[in-house]
Amino acid sequence: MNKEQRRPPGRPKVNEQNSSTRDLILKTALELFLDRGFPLVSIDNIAQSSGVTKATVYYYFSSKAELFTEAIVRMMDRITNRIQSILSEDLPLKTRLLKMTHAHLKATYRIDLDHFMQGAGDSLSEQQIDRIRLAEARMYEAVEQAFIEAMDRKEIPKINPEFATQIYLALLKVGNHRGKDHRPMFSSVEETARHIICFFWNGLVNTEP
Amino acid sequence: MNKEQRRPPGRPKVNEQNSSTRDLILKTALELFLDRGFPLVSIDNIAQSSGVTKATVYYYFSSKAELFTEAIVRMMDRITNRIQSILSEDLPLKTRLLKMTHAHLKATYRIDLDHFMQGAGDSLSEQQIDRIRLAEARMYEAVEQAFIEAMDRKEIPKINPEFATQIYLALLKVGNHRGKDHRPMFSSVEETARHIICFFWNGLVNTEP
Amino acid sequence: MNKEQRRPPGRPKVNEQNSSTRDLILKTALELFLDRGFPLVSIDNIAQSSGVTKATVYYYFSSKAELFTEAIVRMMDRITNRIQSILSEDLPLKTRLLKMTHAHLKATYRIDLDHFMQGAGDSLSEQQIDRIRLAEARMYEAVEQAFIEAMDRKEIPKINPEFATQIYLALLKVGNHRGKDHRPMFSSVEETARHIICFFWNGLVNTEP
Amino acid sequence: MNKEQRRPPGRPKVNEQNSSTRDLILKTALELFLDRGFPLVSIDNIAQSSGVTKATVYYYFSSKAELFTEAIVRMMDRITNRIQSILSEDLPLKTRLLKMTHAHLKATYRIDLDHFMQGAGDSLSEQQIDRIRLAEARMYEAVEQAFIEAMDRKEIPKINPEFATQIYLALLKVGNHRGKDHRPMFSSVEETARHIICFFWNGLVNTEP
DNA sequence: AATGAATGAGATTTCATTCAT
DNA sequence: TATGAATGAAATCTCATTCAT
Repeated sequence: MNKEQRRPPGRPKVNEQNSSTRDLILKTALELFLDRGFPLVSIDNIAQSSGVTKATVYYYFSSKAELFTEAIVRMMDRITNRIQSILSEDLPLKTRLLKMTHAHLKATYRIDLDHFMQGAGDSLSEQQIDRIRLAEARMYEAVEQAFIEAMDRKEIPKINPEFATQIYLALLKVGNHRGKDHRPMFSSVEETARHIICFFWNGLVNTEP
Repeated sequence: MNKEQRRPPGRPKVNEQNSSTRDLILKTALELFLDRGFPLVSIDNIAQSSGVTKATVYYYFSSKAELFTEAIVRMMDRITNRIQSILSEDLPLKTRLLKMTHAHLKATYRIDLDHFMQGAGDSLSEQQIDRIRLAEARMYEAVEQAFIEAMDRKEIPKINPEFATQIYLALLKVGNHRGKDHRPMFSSVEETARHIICFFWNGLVNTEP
Repeated sequence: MNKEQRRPPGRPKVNEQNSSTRDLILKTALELFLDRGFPLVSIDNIAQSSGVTKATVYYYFSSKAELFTEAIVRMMDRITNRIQSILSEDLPLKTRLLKMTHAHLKATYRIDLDHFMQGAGDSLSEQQIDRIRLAEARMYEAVEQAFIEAMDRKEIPKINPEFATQIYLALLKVGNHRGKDHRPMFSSVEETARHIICFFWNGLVNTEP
Repeated sequence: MNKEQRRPPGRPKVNEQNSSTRDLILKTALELFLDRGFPLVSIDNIAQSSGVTKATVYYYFSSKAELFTEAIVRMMDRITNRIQSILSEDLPLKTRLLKMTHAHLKATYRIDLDHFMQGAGDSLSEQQIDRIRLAEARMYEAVEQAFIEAMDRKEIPKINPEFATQIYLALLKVGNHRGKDHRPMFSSVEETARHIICFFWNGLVNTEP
């Protein structure tokens, strides 16, 4: 009767600290995976960059594939959130796309999906691939939905929304292109975004294949 | 290990016989590299798929990086030739682009340049990277040149030709996109090409960023 | 990871509660060790099967070797008790052996001593090995003693009692043999026991090498 | 026309040398596996004991499981041959068994089949297990056949031959038993063999369960 | 021209063990 | 009493590369 307030047994989850190590590993891993691709990142690389040992990585993640999956899905979910947040503002579609393009060009991450899936495929389980594909689909849908609504509101003409989405994403990547001398094509991120959206919008509104 | 090489009928030309093994290896290697990317293709894979031994591969190519470089540069040169051949015909630019798009969508190879450079970078020497970058640049220039000439001929308005080229190549890739159910977005290669060029052309001719 | 421990009804006796976890671990460990042998059982396996964490196992046992030793010695002691109980009954030796054989064939545990010592040896300290060897010897002696007494009583002719014991134990193991189709050699445990004892008894009583 | 005698291309298989390395590894591996059991022998152990590198072991055997299988099956086949050779002599069964027992007790290898299968099971493929089981069955059959023929010739009474075989093999193992002081039970191999066969023969000929 | 043998370095993964709480 | 976090050492396996023939 006197044990009113029992402390849970065991070492308390040092909540911040705890999630810190796991998150640190995830963060480091994501950077490396994005930079070099799945096969060229070793667990040792991740561990060293995170300042822990290999075994610690395996304490948190059961395999390299699992760590990869978790890192990628997390990133995609974050991107999806950002996309949804921008696209749900009460502004003309063109303005929202411009904002989004602008935001994307400044971010470090790239949406080169198959880019790093290349090389990982063989190592991932069906289930892991599914998890990634699902996160990928959510990203796409966030954009696709914006086009569908804009069509409903007659803001743009009817067009295959999947096509529009893929085109838009492809153009986004162009923004990061560097020429032979490694210099960007336009002088500022703003200008690049404007050119891309201008090009995209023209293609979108004048449709008669 | 299984040497299923069928010898062509007739007396073999000695020097072609000679180059035959080398070419066979190059061809096999290219396929594998395109399919899986540099790090996931082992010399053993290439040797086995070619029906020779690892040591034979090393007889012809001094390293994996060298073999990779040679294979990629060769492919790019072939593509460059094809591009130039199509683009140098005496037809309106839009028609030539349509033909080229059509041809590209039917070909097996993809121009996902960075795609497989990803993962190879660390292993290639500066010189090898340069050779590839040069071949890549030649490919781009073939397209870029067409835009420049079209601008000179006032067929299209003035625009950053590098930008136009990258946009065009990005749109090309969209043609190969498959949705969740792994089906293409349009019912035929022809229709896909038409949509892409239509979109591209609209963006191209109405330019006021 | 899944803590499916159901608490028994009623107020738990504190000191039994105490020994409960320890015993649970010992019991689980024994099963696993018998099943897979020392090297193929990990502390994690034991912990998980017991519904506790690795650290808890280490709270009760200072090392894997110690846990192994304790589990094995316990089992042997239990077997020794059972043997002594059967062999000390007031019946002809042959009858007692038959009963014991019968009991052994129905029990799950096996007396394949070296069987699991194999693989453990390197990891055990001298002292731990001694403890096990001692328990093993006690088991043997229980049987050996029965032979010695039977010889004293002229129930069987003079014979090296150690030899007789080992022969008997070897024959016991034959009872568990399964043929190619995984079926036993005789239709019932009773029949198997009878065959074994018959064979053994014949060898025992007609001795003139 | 002048190439009457063409030497095969490539480095010739240095026939003895070649098979020497492979055989050396097999031989070393067998010793270690018999001594410590599958899980406690590392490829490094085998490589070092063979005076080659780990990679060389993998050059000849695709996996630890494969090496194990090959080594065990080889040994069993050798034993089978020896058994058949002894048992097919034109002598009374008892004499032949005595010879065989004698030979077995002097040999280093033991027929503790399940002994090392224990611990290997999880790592072997179905196919590999089958190969071993088959070799094991061949060994048993060689003995079983001798009993069947002896029964046909009325040399011994009718008895379940599988039972007889397993009993015999079990008794063989007893011959290797060492007591607490690590000394054998009898003073010489000959005497041990005589005791075992005497015991076995008595059990065999007086059968009425 | 082509090969079989051999290797060193490094990849992923497992596991007994420690320690602060 | 029981635990979550972390680790060092070792195990299995891969692969680009060399070399004598």
